[in-house]
Amino acid sequence: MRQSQLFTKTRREAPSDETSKNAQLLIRAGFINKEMAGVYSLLPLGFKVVNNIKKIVSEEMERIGSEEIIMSTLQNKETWKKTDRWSDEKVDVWFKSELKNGNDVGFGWSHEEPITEMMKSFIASYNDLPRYVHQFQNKLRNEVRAKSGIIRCREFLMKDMYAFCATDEDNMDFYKKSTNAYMNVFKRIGLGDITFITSASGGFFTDKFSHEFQTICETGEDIIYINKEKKVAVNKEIYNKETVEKMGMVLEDFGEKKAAEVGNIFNFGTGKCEQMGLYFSDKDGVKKPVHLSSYGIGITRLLGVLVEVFADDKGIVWPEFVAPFKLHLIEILSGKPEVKEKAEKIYKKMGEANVLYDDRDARAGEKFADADLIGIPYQVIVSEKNLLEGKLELKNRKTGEIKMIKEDELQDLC
RNA sequence: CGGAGUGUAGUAUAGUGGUAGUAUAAAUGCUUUGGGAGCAUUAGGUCCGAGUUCGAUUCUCGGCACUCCGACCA
Repeated sequence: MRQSQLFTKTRREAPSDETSKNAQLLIRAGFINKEMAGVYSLLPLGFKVVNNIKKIVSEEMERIGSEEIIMSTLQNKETWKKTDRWSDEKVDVWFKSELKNGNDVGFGWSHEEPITEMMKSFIASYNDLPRYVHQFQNKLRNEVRAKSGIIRCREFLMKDMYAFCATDEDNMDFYKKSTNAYMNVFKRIGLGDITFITSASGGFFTDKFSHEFQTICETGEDIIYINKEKKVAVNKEIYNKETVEKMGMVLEDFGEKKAAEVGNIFNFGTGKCEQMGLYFSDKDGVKKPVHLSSYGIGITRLLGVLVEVFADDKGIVWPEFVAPFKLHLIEILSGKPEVKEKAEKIYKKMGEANVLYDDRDARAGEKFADADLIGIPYQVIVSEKNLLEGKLELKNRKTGEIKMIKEDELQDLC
């Protein structure tokens, strides 16, 4: 893409009403726009990163057999009454409205109940199980206090997946597969080394157990205790001698860290389906409740966590597989047509979708500063000076390392 | 939901009970072209409402918005 065609602009200064690093940089670089407290729009660059994250997540979910759907945002009160989760006393993040005829509707803050209700139309027999479905859907939650930029919002994009199984064994088997799939996701987006599967209380969803995926991050809202050797962690809320010993470890194995919850998985057992009336007939014609487990990844939250974790004093640093573009092609204006010709040639050759081509009528300093702020992994600098040597300059955004390369060597990057 | 704070130009900030200043962004022209260029010219602002006052951007009250701390957090 030509940078001159990008409608967003970078900003020199951070907005005064944002204190978090993620929101300051994402706004300055033109990835997101703040609509109101806890509500952000995705701009072209931010949308590209989100799509890259979604692509990775999709691949991992499909690999374990999940089918993608998208459920409605408007939700039926009656569905939630079945599990006694319609009232504001039970669920304090509801946004609600009413129809013209006076009936209540809810705005989806979660989809366990609606999807279980929906699956009653499709699951009747053990032949219909297991079923795995996932979606990328905006959740609306009336948080009492939005904070930390896009880490904690009132509207945010979440990937949620649901597994419907005939037996506890199948359910647990999928739970394990999903855990691996989740770790693959975090590895692929660049957070593998600092993301830990974390034991946590079941919380509101279930009194059985749950696991969180926690990424070490100063802006995170959770305190976790990490066992680096075993690559596991325990949330502070259940961290004690007894819990740790049940896991076959001792308190001395763990160290305290701040972390952001980027994923969450939990098992409802048969409880949810019993409440909702989702039963199937087994081989002997006996009616049994379906086992349900649920799996979430905060997609837009990840955007913020990636910025928090990797940014430096010059701006954002995107990991390779989520970056909005592979290359940032920077043309240094000189008045010599050869420079522009060379830049145009590289732009076309490398693939316009892979390259953000800074063709703006701007000075070198401004282009360099913007490129560092936007954080694309590699910057390729085309200038009169470099052309005289028959070379291009390749800068690694993360390390700051600069290499003089030949044009052919660029191919390895895309 | 409890506590605290802040609202001045597109953005970031200064200041004042009596004509509101700077930087940056924007527009025009000229010069410039490797780390957010220079000169000149132009345009642009006190969150909303009420009160006190001869006069309020400034003081008081209310509203709205935003931020922070805590509680909550699926």
